[in-house]
Amino acid sequence: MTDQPTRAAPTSADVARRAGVSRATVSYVLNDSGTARISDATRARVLAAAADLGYVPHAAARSLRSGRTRMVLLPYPSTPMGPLVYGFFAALRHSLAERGYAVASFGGPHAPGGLDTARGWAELRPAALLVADGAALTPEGVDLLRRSGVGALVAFAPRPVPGVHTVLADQCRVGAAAAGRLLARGCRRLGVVVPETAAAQGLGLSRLRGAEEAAGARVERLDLACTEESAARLAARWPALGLDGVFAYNDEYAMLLMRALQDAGVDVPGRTAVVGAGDLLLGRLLRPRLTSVRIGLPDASRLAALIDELVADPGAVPTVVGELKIEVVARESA
Amino acid sequence: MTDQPTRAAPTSADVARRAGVSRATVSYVLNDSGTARISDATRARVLAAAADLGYVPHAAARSLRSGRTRMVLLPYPSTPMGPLVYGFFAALRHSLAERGYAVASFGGPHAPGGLDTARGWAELRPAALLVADGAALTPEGVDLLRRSGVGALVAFAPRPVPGVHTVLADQCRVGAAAAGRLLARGCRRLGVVVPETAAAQGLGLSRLRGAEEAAGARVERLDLACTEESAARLAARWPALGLDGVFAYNDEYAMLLMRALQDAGVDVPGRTAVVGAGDLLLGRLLRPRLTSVRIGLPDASRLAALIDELVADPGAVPTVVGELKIEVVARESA
DNA sequence: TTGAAAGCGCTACCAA
DNA sequence: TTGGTAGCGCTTTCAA
Repeated sequence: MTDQPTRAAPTSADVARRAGVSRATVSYVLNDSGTARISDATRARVLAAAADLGYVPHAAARSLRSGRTRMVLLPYPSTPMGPLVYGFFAALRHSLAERGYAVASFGGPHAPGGLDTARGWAELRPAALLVADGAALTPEGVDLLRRSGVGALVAFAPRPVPGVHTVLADQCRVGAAAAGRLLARGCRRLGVVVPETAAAQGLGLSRLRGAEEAAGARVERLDLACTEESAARLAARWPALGLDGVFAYNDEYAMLLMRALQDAGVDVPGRTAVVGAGDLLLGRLLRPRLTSVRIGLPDASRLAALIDELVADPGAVPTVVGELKIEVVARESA
Repeated sequence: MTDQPTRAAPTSADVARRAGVSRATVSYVLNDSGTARISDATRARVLAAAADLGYVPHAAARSLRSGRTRMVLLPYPSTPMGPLVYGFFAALRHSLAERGYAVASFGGPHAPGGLDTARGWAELRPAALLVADGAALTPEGVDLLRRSGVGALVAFAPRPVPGVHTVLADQCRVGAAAAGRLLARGCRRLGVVVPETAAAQGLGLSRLRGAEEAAGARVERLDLACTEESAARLAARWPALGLDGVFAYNDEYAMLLMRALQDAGVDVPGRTAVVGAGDLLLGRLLRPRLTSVRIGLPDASRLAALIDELVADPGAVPTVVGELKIEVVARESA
C-alpha cells in the first residue's frame, strides 16, 4: 500500500463547493441544460472546478435519477461468433453510437435466454436489448424484460417471438440452400458436417435439419472437430461413405475438409462436391474455389434506426422486422 | 389479486407491501444476508411476492448504494480483433464470470485511450478495467480512472505504463521475429505487408518497424488491402520489387498474398519466402504450409486471478505482470 | 426477528 | 440567473 491518502472520487457537491455555487448549477452547466441559462462567468468557474478536481459523473446515479439509460444491450450469442457476426456487431455499435447510444456486450457461460439470463439483462435497465439467440427467449423472460422498462426488444430467431420485434433468421434455410445446390448438380448422397464443439453444435444441427428437409433421407450426418486429425479421420472413411456431395457447415470447416479430402486423393468436385457457408474471402482463395451459402445480415444502420424509434415509442406492436438473405454463391467446388 | 400490477417495474417497496413486511426485510431475504436472521415463513412470503410481481432489482440503485460494482470493463480495442484476441476475450469472460464478475465490453468510435474515453470508462465505476490498447493511455487518464475508484487497472502495452499493471505486448517483436526467420533463411531483400485498412494500420506499422529494426534498410513496405484485386496488383509488381522474403502481417493476409503470388507464377518459398502471424489453423492447411509467428497471450485464468487480487487490494504497486510469448513456427513457406 | 430511517450521487421542479 | 430540495431504488446501521 502506498501512504497516499486514497482520495474518494469527487462528487458534484465537491465541484459546487469549489466553484462557490449550488449543486443544481453544476448540473445545469455540465449537462448544458437548455432550461436554465447560466452566466458565462459562472459556467467558466464550474468548468474550471470540475477540471481541477478531475470530476467524473457517476453513471449509476444519473440513470437512477433520470430513470432512463442510453444503453443498448447486445449480449454475446452462445454460439461462437464468426467474422460475419463480429462485423455486423461492430457496424451496429458504430451506428448506435452515432445516435448517442452506448452498446454494451455482456456474456457469461449462463444458460442462454433462460429466465435467469433475462433477469440479469433486466437488472441493467437497458433502453434496448438485441438478442442474437432469440429462440431461447421464454414468454416469462419477455414479460420480465418488458416490465423492467426495456423499450426496444429485438431478436434474431427462426420464427416470430411473441412480444418481440423479430428478425427472421432460420439457420435451416442455410442447410436447405446448400442441399438444394448439391441436388441441382446431380448429387445423390449428401453429407452434412456438424461441428463437435458444443457451442457450435446447435447451429450445426439446425443447418443439418434444413438439409434433411430439402433432401429427404439421402443425408448423412458427419461429426467433425476443428482439427486436422479429425478431418483426416473423416477423409479416410470417405470411400466407405459413398457421398458425392457435402455441406461442410461453414467456409472454415469446408477449407479443413477439402484439404483433408484432397490429401486423401478424393477429387473435389469431381468425386465429391463441397459447399461452405458464410462466403468469406478465404473461399475465393481456395482451389477449387469454394461454393458457399451467402448469409446476408440486415443493414446495421437501418436496424439502429429501428431501435431508436422503438426506444422513443415503446408501445409499438411487435412485428417481423427483417429476414436473413440466403443465397448460394456458385463457384468451382460444387 | 385485488389490483392489476402497474406497468412500471416493481420496486422492493412493492414487494415489501405485498408481503406485508418492510423493505429492509425484503433486502435481507433477497440478498441472503447473513447479518439478519429471517423466519422461514417471512422468507417464503417475500420470495413469493417477488416472484408474483416479477421483481427485478435495479442494478444502478444497488451499486450506487453499495458503492462498489462487480463489473470488469473490457473495451473493444481500436484494432479489429482476430480469432486470437477474440478467443482470449472469451476465455477471460469465462474465468472472470467464475469469480463472480460481469464482464462488459463497450466500444464506440471514440478516440481510443484519450481523456474522453477514459472519462467514459470512469463514469461506469467498474471494479476493474482491462485495456487492450494501453499505449494510448495518458497519465491524466490513468489518474482519472484511479481516482474514480477503479481497483484493478491492467493494460496491454509495448512498454510499462506508469500507474498501470502492464502486460508487455510489443508488436515490434512480431515483426522482428518474422524478419529474423527470413534473414536466417538467407533472404536479402524483405517485404513487409501493412494493411490499408485504417483500423489495422497501427498494428501493421508496429510490426513493420520491428522488422526494420531487425533487418536494417533491406525492408520494403508493401501496402495491401484485404481484397483479391489488391493482392493481384501487388503480385504483378513482384518481379520489379526483387524481394526474396515477405512478412505478410498475419496469416490471413499471408494466405491472400501467397495465392496471388502463386497465381502470378512466383514460386513460394523457392523464389520468395512468406511468413504469417497468429499461427491459425488455416496456415497448416495451405500448401506450402505457412510459417507463422505464434503470439502467445497470457493465461486467461491467471489474469482473472490477478484482477481479483487487485480488486481486493487496490493499493498494490503497479508492475509488469506478463509478456507476450513470441516464437516462430517454422513450416514450409519460409 | 423485524422496522425505521439515513443516505449513495444525481437531476429537475419550483422559488427567489 | 441561481439555490433549495425532493426523491430515483437500494443497503445497512441502529432500535424496538
